Amino acid sequence: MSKSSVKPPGSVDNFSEAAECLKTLAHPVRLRIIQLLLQGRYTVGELAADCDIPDNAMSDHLRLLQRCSFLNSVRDGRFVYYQVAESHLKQLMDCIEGRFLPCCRT
Amino acid sequence: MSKSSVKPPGSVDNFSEAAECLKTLAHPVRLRIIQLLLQGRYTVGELAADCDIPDNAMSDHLRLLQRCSFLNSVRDGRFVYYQVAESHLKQLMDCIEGRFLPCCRT
DNA sequence: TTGACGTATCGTAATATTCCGATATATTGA
DNA sequence: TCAATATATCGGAATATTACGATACGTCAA
Repeated sequence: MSKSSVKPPGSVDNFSEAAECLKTLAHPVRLRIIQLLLQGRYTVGELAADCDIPDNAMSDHLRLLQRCSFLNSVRDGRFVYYQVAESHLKQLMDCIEGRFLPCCRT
Repeated sequence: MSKSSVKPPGSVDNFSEAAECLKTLAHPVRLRIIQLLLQGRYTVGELAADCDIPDNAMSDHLRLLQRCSFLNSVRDGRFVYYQVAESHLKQLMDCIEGRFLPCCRT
């Protein structure tokens, strides 16, 4: 061992779920979705317009994010509103923006 | 717009680099590597043993992490020690561990 | 009920990632 | 120099992800 410190507990297997969810997060469109939804709720069409992709593609991205429990949705008439369902996302997004969007901070 | 709040600045394109780096991070072995290296420096062989993968596979993972500037390396004789090179990694890893390893916190 | 609109699902071709073995390079000691 | 050890690189098969089109579903207004 290179240091006198003890190895942290855990193993590769403990990170399987984390890796799955990070992989879902690791897409430019999905990061933008999270950034928007941390500020309020949006419909599929609104998000698709912002990201400049077709509605059905947006629907696919939202489904992936829902599968990781990052988002949930509420139907209101013809529209479906998506919103953040995972409290850790705010902190995680702050880290990501702090590292990768340093010039665009408010 | 669904709320009176203003949309956050930026766009999908601003997240391209972030998505690239998160994709690199989104692997069980690589998350474990980061966790270990946040505690001290390790050689390729030590990391490979901990993660139970061949040395050359570990070398590949380390190269990917280096490409994102997450890590750097120092040769000492026959050994190469890897260490964390990105100050944001600690905070990011805290988020990830807080969300996905809640039972294993120290 | 019909048509329009918003959203969701599914198949698939193109592309990217992962894993593995073979081989190459660097360093040390005999 | 040679063999042994530690690390790095590369090619390719297996697998996963992505983007896209076609189509289906749910809701509303006329």
